Amino acid sequence: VDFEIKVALPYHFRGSVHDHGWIQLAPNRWDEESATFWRVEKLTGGQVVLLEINGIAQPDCHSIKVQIHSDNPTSEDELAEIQNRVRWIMRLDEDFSELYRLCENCPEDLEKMAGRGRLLRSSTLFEDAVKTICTTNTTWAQTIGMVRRLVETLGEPYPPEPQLKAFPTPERIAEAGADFLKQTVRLGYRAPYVLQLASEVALGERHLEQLRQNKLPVADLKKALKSIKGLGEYSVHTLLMCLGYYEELAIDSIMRGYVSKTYYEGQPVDDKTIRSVFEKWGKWKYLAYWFELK
DNA sequence: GTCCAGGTCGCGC
DNA sequence: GCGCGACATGGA
Repeated sequence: VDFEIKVALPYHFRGSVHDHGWIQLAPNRWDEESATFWRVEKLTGGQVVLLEINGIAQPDCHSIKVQIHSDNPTSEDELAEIQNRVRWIMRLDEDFSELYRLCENCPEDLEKMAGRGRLLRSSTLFEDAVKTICTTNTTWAQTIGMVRRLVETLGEPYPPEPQLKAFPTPERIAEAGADFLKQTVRLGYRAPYVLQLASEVALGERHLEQLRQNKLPVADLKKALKSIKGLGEYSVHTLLMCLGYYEELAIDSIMRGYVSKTYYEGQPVDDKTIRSVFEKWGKWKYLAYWFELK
């Protein structure tokens, strides 16, 4: 069962997949030759499917073609769940027209932003939270390794090609235990953080996915995320971005270096100074930074 | 060996 | 609120 989703123009498929580095983290995969985004998903009913996602440019709109690979037939419910997940992952229900309008007075900004802003995210906030923890105080190469080992060792296999796996469930990570996360997955000192989050979610003590329902004020979202051990200001702001809020900057060493070099002749900059640079972008600050960098 | 990378915690002020 | 050292891992 395949399906297509139409997206209004302007839309930039390749940008939406690549503009956030998440495409490089398992179980996401990109095939350059066919320009295909592959991803394994474990559905709530337990079924593991492989998704093959392509962007198709059309004269009056853009469409996203999703092919579902599975070892048994996909039910109506499963199809609906897959559609919802793809819409979430690709941010097809977010409206960026106000940001594009803000770019209109600067041709250079407009050209960079055209059809973009839909940064890739994961199907669950749990996955994005774990991945964010894996980006802290380390190199990007190590982040890729940590997430790959997490998926390889604990992810649910896609039966026809068992080497392909979905992102592990909180239950599976919680069962694995701290020693496994440290010694085999090599999460380092992050292991207890990931374990605690996974355990809390698995035990129903923390309702992470409810935060995706778009119901709470941002201040409450922030508070809820900050209460997770291992998530500091950078991580919370990264996850707010994942939830579609771009007002807060996720300030990390990359952003510090960029602002210092670009605006302050290489002099060290504090957080207040960094925020002042993007102040004029209002609720779009983080995306303004992200695409200015590109 | 030392330093540090897409930070955060826990402490002491 | 701010400053500080510790923290696992692996590459330079």
